[in-house]
Amino acid sequence: MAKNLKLKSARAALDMSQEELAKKTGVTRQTISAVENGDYNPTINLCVSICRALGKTLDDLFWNEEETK
Amino acid sequence: MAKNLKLKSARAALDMSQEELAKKTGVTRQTISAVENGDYNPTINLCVSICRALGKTLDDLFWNEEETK
DNA sequence: TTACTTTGTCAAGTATATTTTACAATTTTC
DNA sequence: GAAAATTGTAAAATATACTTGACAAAGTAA
Repeated sequence: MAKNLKLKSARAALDMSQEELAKKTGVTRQTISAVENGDYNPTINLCVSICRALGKTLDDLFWNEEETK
Repeated sequence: MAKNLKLKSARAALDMSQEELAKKTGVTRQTISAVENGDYNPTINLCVSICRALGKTLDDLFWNEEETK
């Protein structure tokens, strides 16, 4: 799976560490790291929590228009 | 968790059965049923597959503006 | 009615998301 | 340069997404 650079840069834009985001979303820092690095396939609830913590929507962070497959 | 009526009606609008959608998304009919009924928390990859099969985006089917929490 | 399709649900199993603990590498700050 | 904070990663354990097989309830059509 590909890295999620949109997430990584949205977090950077708020000057928030992985650990801060992890606390706000109720998961572990390692989980946030794994999501950013595309190491796995998070649940929709986690994705929604991340979006709310960063002031973004699902389409902003987890939707890729190109990959039409 | 709440039922996903947006998904249910998007599927109905295409006159597609749960089984058809299941085949297109590569999961079981029971899984589609569970997602529609809010019985659990699907992965983002499954949500994206469902959106592509129905010609919708994540925000269309899996984002609720109200629940600001 | 009878046959057929669609949907809800349940129990038991498998696959994998997420946690915990831990350590090393890198970056930032002093 | 050293100290502190941030990040990548890995192994083992736990929680839960998803499958398989099956049955009943409801809807649609003959």
